[in-house]
Amino acid sequence: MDAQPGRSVTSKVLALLDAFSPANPALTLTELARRAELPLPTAHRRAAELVAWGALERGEDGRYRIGLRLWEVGSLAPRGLGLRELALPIMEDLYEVTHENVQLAVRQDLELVFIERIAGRHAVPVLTRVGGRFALHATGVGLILLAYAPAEVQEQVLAAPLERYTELTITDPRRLRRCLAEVRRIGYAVSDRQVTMDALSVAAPIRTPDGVVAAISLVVAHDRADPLALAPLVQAAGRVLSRALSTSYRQVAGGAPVPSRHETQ
Amino acid sequence: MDAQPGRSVTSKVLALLDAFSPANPALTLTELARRAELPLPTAHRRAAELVAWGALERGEDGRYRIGLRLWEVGSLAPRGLGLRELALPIMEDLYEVTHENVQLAVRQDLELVFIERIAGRHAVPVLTRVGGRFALHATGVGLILLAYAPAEVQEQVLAAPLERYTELTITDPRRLRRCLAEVRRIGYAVSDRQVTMDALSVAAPIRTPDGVVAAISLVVAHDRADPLALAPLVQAAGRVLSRALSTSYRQVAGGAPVPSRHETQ
DNA sequence: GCCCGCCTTTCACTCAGTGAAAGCTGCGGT
DNA sequence: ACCGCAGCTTTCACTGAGTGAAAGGCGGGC
Repeated sequence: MDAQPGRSVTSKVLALLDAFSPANPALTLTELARRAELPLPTAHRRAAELVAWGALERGEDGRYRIGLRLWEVGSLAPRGLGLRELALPIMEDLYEVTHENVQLAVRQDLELVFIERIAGRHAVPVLTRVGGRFALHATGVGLILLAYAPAEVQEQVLAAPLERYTELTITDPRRLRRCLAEVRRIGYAVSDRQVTMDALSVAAPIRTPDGVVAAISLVVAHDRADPLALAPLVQAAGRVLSRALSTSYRQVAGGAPVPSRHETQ
Repeated sequence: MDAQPGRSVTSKVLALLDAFSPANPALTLTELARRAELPLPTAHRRAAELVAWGALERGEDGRYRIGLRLWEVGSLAPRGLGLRELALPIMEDLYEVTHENVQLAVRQDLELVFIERIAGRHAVPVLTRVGGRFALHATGVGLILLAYAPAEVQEQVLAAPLERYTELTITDPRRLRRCLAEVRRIGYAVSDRQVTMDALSVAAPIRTPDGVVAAISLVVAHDRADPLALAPLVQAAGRVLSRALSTSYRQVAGGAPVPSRHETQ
């Protein structure tokens, strides 16, 4: 055992799961082993156990995929499907009123994760995927989640290079800091063409006694957008959801997971 | 090591995940250890690793919950969110036409798992949960999935006692066998008050070249139901989805040459 | 046929994992 | 304040589950 002495079996199992991504949802054993940085026989044995349990499935082509059993267990995540179940009716109301894209996201470490999305058929196309990640500094939901995140999270984001998506993306830490202060002051966030040049989003926080745990937003075509008119709608939806969460949903009251180190991802 | 000699570390990690259920989405360490049948220190150590990775989260109350990271990975399951993404527009169409509950399910072992549900506000209440399981022999989707399941699956279900939910639930194996033959003959399934005494469901299969991989259904109040009128609608939705699935399935599952970007993400 | 890439199995070694036991920590009762 | 208890965390010496190099299939292209 000289490859990675000190590496636990559990970490290897988790590395196998980590090997899958939206871009690569199906992997051969060799790909799996390479991505998990494991010797092939090791990957083979651990993967076989995962298949036996249902965490992975193996197709007739020999490729491994994430198994339904893992999806089932994952659906028990309070911040995942649990949050979605509560939010969906409210999101649908918002959609009925506006017929625009509605998005729901939470923060995970230094990024955001989309929990649900209602994509209006006639609304501007959005490239987000449920279960997908995105940077915190560009989208409306991201600005909300960042503005109300613990100070150390903000510092870590501000310290790292801010990726540019369009010419309007805020990449200057000082400007971003002022922007976040403004978000906190007015209680909603506007991201105007900071992700794509055709879209604008307006987002509001969702609060529990523990603080801001999620964000909801509308994404609209920038040329027919009126942020000042949309903001009250989104904020109202955020408040309704905040109340629903606080009363019936203590379970989200997990400690805010603060990344001590960004080692796992 | 005398407790369970021969038990792999991986199986212990998976047992920890298995300990969670819709009824128990938050567990203390002691509960977790008991449910996973692990000594407390062992559960403690494995759980700590799972928390570090994000598979579990630990609240301020000390309880463990399924973590968002696991939900993210689970969302990559082709038969989970992948299927849902394809099915949702079609399910919405079916809802628009009928304003009744629409359900989508797949078979997992000897039970079914609900992948998605559109619950009409004015429709009859359904007690199903996305990510939840149910027996195969009672619901409309269950009868479809069972009717087209491999023979050995059918035999196992027929051999076990069939749980009774209402006085109309089919619990006689011979009657169930005839019912399944009828389902295969007509190409759709009707479950009339076999789960609750107020509801009836009509279901149709979703096929790929590999066979029936999912089922879609409408659940309506039994007293305003007309199965013969609903069946063509549900079957049409099933066929549309079958076609959508067959084309995209080849890209994900098959070895078909797709514009290949062998890039590591 | 022969090679090549990919998957599976074997085998002897060893360190990651183990659990009993001891040590915390916080809380409710008196 | 003190005790007792329940739940959590850490320690420590032992050991078998896990290991990877190597060898053995297997199939498909040339």
